[in-house]
Amino acid sequence: MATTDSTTRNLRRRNRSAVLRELLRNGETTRGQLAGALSLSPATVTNVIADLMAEGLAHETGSLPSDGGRPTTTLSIRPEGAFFIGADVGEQGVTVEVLDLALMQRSKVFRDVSSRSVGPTELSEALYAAIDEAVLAAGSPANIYGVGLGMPGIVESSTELDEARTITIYAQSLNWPPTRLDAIYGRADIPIFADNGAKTLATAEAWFGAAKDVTDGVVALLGRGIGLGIISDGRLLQGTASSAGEWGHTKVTLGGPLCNCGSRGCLEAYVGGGGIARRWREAGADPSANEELALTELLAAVSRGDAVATRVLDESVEILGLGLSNLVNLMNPERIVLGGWAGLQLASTHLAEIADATRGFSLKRPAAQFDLVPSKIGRDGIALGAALLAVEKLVETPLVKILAASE
Amino acid sequence: MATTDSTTRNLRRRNRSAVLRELLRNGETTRGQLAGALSLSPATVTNVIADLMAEGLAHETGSLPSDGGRPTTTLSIRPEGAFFIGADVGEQGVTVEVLDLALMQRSKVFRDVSSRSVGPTELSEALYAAIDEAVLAAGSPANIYGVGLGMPGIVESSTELDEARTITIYAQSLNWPPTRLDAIYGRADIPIFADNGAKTLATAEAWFGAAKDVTDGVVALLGRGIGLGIISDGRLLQGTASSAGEWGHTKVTLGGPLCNCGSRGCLEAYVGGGGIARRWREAGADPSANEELALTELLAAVSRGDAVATRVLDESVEILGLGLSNLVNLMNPERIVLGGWAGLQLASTHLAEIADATRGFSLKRPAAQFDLVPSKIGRDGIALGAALLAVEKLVETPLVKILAASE
DNA sequence: CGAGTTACGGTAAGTCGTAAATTAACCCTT
DNA sequence: AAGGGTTAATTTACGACTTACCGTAACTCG
Repeated sequence: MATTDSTTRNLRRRNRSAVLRELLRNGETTRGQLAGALSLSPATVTNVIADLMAEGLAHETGSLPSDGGRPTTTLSIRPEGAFFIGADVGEQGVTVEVLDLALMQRSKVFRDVSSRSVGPTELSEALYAAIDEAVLAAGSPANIYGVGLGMPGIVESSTELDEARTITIYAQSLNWPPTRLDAIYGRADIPIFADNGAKTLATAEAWFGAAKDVTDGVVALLGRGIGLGIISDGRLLQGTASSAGEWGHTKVTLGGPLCNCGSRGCLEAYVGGGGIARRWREAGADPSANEELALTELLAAVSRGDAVATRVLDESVEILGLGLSNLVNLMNPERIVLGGWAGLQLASTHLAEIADATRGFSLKRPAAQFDLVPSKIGRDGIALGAALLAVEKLVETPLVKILAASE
Repeated sequence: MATTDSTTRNLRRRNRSAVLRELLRNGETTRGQLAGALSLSPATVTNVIADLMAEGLAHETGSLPSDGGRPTTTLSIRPEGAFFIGADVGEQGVTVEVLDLALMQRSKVFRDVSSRSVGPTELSEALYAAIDEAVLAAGSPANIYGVGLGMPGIVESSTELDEARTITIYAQSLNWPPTRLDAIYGRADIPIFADNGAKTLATAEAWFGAAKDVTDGVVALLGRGIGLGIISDGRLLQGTASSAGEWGHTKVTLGGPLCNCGSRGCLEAYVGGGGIARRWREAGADPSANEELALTELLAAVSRGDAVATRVLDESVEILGLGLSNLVNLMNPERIVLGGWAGLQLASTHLAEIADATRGFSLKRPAAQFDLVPSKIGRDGIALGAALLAVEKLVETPLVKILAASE
């Protein structure tokens, strides 16, 4: 089946990856801590750290006070050791961020793509412009190690026999034809990565956010549409063509309203931000055309005691709970993270109700084993997670071959 | 987070595991093939094979004809190198199999547990008796390396802080209270393992059956109830308390008939073997009390053109397709395997219809990427997969510490 | 029967990780 | 202010593994 990877060569690379990943996730630490956390010997950590310092990715930042004894020197990522670009291709436009290796935001640019039916060409132009602007604002660093895109829809990654990795985007919600990633953005000097936005959000939450240290969890992205990233055994599920996690068009009922995917009874048609607004409108209300605002208005009406709004919300909570319960039974997660603008709004006012509904539909054992929390990273999560695609590449592959300088 | 495992010590163990696993899965091979398949050097393979031969797990069985040159010696598992017991705790009774290391069945015993509401104590007695009988029939081998149980319901495996692994069974369908595994079967000399039966079936299908070489797939077990094993990235999903895969009580519709889990709209209530029979009965028919026979009768009636039966079946196909489509969207499998007595019956007559229904409810891309096939292993799969739990343990941990005989 | 061919096993070299010993850096006491 | 105590980090020594290379075994073909 798979290859073994158990060669002495790969040992060093794997240890480098483990140490670097730990450094990125935990900020400042010490050699001793690393050795303990990764159950490596101090000597190995010293060696790997030396490599990383030679690569310019880490440095010693200071020392901890000691009461007798050599003080522990603290280690950190060298922020300017590498830069990454993350882009969130969203409903209203493109958000581009430049991050340094410490994963701090160096610049951020939003570019409106006004028309709802923006095509690949327009997006491509906006993306090039936004990236140029963001890079400039970040001080035009030379060592940009990759660009990551968080896209709506299915992002298929197929590795052909000739090893050329092709990424194709099937953005149904944008009415795009299948589009190759390199048609949107491609530069010879910088590798480009892409994944579905919900999955990049899940990656970000798993690195720093509400899903940190969670080995089995799901991150739901409720915006106009619905997305999902599933973390199982510490890894993001990909599936055979990396389209795993398409939760929005799973069915919560036989029949039901027509969804724009062409099917009926899709979860997204009920409890996506768009679906909630539509259902409130059909119940006789007249909310803002802006769906995010509409949800705010709905929640305000509910808190005023408005009966119609309450019914629409209760129904939403019930259906969302049903959808989540299916995930609870199937995945047995320890945590469910609710993100996206709709998810955050709902979580801020009705988190407990959603959790109760979910538990009500779930089997008892798994129902008792998860908790439901709001996203911790917020709206920059999609772009941040997209940038992490490039970071993970750097973590896995040492770019600089270290030479023994002495002798 | 996790430890790294990247020590030189573990290298040998990992290579041993890889080679042994490959041997088990592929039957007879040669050193060269192993080296190629696992991308290990010939020397490494030679060393590992020498270890395995010293452990009594492998041996040279012959040689291939060569057209000039030293003939390739063929290697095989030594069947009597180890024995394993697998048990299928099913609806009507307990099936116990004894397997040798070549994973050939050496004996098989079925023990009726007539009453439907059999408790842990009765089951335990039946299990002890059946195992004793099966071991005797297999020639009472001394080197039995483990007993695996495929159980209905949730099998929770929790590793406590003191490393004592506790397995608890929540068999709702048997109306059991939470039961600790060691209360059912426990012998000091033989380790005991357990998992949900659908998951052990999935393991068996992944090793030899319809899911061999499938890295992302789902194996559905349709019997009286419904179970599922999800294979993702080559691994069986477990979840935080190893109850992942509980598909039977995911909801296919809001409301719907009451399920014996206490909830409404569960998939199992519609298209479990029991659910289908019940729905046919409610439509006015009078099938056998034996649900397996009832399904056969239903399918016969459909082939005769019986309108009521056809409606019940069409509905079943539709709902099963809907349930499967949710898995297709979520997991993006390359293959769906249909097993269990109900699954096999349905597959034998209506496989294409089920596939069509599933594709109809799924998103277009993932719909085009899976195929639907019947289980290849058949009814012994649950017990076989259960035995594999013990086999995997042997694969992972070399029991014999090899000593350098010379010097 | 000998030459050619192929597979396997052994040997030497290089690499990596661990453990132990050593050095480095600092505090505290006298 | 000097020396002992203490802890962190590095160096050294060693063992284990993989790899590359070479020799040998075993068989076929001419």
